[in-house]
Amino acid sequence: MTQPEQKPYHHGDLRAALLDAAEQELVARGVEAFSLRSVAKRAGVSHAAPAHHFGDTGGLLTALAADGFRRFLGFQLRREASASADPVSQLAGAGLGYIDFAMAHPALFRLIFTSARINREDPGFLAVAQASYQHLLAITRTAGGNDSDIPAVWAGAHGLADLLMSGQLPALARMQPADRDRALAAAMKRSFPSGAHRPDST
Amino acid sequence: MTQPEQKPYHHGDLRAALLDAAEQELVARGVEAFSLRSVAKRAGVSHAAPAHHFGDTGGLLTALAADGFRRFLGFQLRREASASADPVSQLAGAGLGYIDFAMAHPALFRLIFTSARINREDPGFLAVAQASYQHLLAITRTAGGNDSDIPAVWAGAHGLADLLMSGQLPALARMQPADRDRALAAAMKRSFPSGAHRPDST
DNA sequence: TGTACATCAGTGAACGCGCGTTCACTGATGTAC
DNA sequence: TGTACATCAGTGAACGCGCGTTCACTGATGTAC
Repeated sequence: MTQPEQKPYHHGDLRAALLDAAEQELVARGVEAFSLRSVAKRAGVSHAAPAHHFGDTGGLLTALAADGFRRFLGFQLRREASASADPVSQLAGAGLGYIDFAMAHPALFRLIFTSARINREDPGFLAVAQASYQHLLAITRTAGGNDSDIPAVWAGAHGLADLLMSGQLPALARMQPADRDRALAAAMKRSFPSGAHRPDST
Repeated sequence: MTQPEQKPYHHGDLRAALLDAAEQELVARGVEAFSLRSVAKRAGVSHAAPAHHFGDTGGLLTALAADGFRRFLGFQLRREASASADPVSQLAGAGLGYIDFAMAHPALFRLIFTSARINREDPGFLAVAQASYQHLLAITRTAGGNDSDIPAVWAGAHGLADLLMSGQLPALARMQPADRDRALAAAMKRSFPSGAHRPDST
């Protein structure tokens, strides 16, 4: 028999509950309609409670973005782990994880990359953004590339993710996941360091 | 001697004036703070006037997006016109125009591609979006590609534009325009149809 | 073990603000005769 | 050419709403002694 849920004055973990509610709110109503009051309502607390933990709307969105960014990086790492070990497959895996995340969590993807409402100088956000960039740099180097390859490699994955997510590549969107992954990987590989995708060219 | 500006009751071309004001407002305060009232204030008319021409906020933003999209396509065509006639240069020109527009008008670029506040089913918007896609398809075919090349080609330009615009490729952003164009063109050409960028491979 | 007190988390009423929408209106323009 | 009338563009007051912020408060928790 569960307790009759007579809710205690103190929440216990309101910060985490607010982040959950904030993500739901973001997904349901978009960043443009996002407000502290609507999040508080969704979390079932008084409207002044969020300010206690996050200061203002920007603070809450920034915390949500940093948290989302960690999961975004996680998508990439998981895809790499399940790919074969050669550098090109690793790079393609990271790209597919990148795209997967955008498709699975479009609202978070947009929040992270394009919202004017988050503070990209926030230490928590900055830390994961830099870790993510360093990771991209590392696997690009392993695949025979250098810093000047980054724009093309990153843009390939980012462009596909952004266009797919916003419904602008319907032919790809309609494919079965396995087929789509093959097509996406082929498209991305064009942008990989040339030493990597033409190993026989020497 | 100019007229003493005793403003007439009828504006004359309020629709165009509101679009101008809307773009200024979008640039200055972002799509998230955009409202009919703020646009009316900027245009110097009563706050109920915009509804007369555009219905609601979405209607005004959609009209602005359609107009912006036409200028966006114009950027591409102009760059193509000043490029050499070979298909690869034409495709690169279109891509550079694409990126130029994003750098010159980031707020419009975002409005067009990612705002949830515009109606992408609007006939005016749809028309220019489809014309733009058809143009991309045509120049890709001329360069020896087919429909399956579109995702890579488009994503290359789009990804570079989006990342550059949001300040995520600082090394490229710091370059002189001519150098940057060369680097961008080289990055994009990797994604072009393989018949085009390796003409000697047969 | 008990008591006193400080600190902290969350409440709820109140405020002023900008918003979209409605509505009766006013001034200008076009058209019928 | 003149007059009457319909139509259209824009006004400005009023409304209700959700917002962020403030503030005195209440209940829970931790700590000193």
